[in-house]
Amino acid sequence: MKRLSPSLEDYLEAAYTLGLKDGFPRACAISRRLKVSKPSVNSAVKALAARGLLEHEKYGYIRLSPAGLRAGAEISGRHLLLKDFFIAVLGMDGAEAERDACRAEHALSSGALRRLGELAVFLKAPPRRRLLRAARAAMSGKKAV
Amino acid sequence: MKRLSPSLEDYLEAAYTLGLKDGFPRACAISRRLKVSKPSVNSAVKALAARGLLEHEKYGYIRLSPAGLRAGAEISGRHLLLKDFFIAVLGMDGAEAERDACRAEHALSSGALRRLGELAVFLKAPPRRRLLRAARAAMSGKKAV
DNA sequence: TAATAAAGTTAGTGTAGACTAACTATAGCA
DNA sequence: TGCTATAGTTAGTCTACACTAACTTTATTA
Repeated sequence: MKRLSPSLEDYLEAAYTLGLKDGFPRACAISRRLKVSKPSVNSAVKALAARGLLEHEKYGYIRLSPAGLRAGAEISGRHLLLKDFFIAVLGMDGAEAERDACRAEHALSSGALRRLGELAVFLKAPPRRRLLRAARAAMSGKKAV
Repeated sequence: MKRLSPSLEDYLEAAYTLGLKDGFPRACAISRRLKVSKPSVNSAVKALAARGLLEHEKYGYIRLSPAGLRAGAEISGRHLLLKDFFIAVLGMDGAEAERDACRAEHALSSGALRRLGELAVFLKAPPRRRLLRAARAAMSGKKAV
C-alpha cells in the first residue's frame, strides 16, 4: 500500500473520528470539519476508495473498510499523542497544540512518535515512580530515555 | 511577507547552508543536495527572487539578500534544533533524526520549537544543576517547563 | 404529494511543484 | 582559439489538490 499524502491522511482521519461519533461519516460533515468544499471531499473520498480504505455508494454511505479503520485509528492516534505531548509536556495551550498536532502528525516517523510518547509518560509520572522506573531501566541495561 | 511553502523553505535552507560553506550557492549544488532536477531549482530560485529573498543574475550568481539570510538562518536553526532534540533527547540515530527534522521543521510553530529547545537544554543539564534550576524556577514562580 | 432544503456529483479552472527534452551560456584546457 | 564539459534556461507535460458553478439526488415537511 502506497503511503497516503498528508491531505488524504487528513480526510481519512476526519472520516474516522466523525464515524466514531455519528456511526457513519457524512461527506458534508467532513467538508465542514476540514473547511474544504464538498467537491474536494468527493474527490478525496474517491481516492481513498480506490485504495480500499473505504466504500462509498453513490449518494449513499461512506463506510470505512477494516484497513481504513486501522489506518484511521493510527493517524488519529498520532494526532492525540502529539497533542497530549504539546499540552502536558511543553505546556502549550489547547488551540496551539491542536494546530501543531494537525501539521506534525504527517511529518514524524513512527519511531520518533513512539519515543515522544514514552518521554511524555516518563515525565508525567510522579517523581518517586519516575525515579524508580529510571533505576530499574538502568539495572536492566535498558536506556532510560 | 507571505509564508513560504515547505518546498521553498527547503530551497532557501539549502541555498543558505551551501552559501555558508562555499561562499555563493550554485544552482546545481542545490539540485544535488535536494535531489531535484535543475529546472526545479531554477523555478524555485525565481520564486524566491520574486519575494526578495535572493538575487539571481542570468547564468550568474545566486546571492541571498539580508532578508533571505535571516530567513535561511531561521529555517536552518529550526532544523538543527529539531535534529539535536531527536538525537540528544529521544536517542534517535543521526540519519533518522535528519530525515525527521527535514520534514518536521516545516510543521511546528515557533512556540513549540522554542519549548522543545528549552526542554532539551533542561534535560541535558547535569542532574544537580537541573534540580537547582527547577528549584529556582519554582521560587521565582516561573513554570519549570 | 409537491415544494424546498440539504447533500452529493460533475465539469471545468487554477496553482504549486515536480519532471524530461532540448537548447544556450560559461569555463577550462589542449 | 576553438572544443568540450558543466551549468543554467526554456518549453512543455503531469499530478495533486484546492476551488466555483451548475446540476442531480435524497430527505423533510407543509
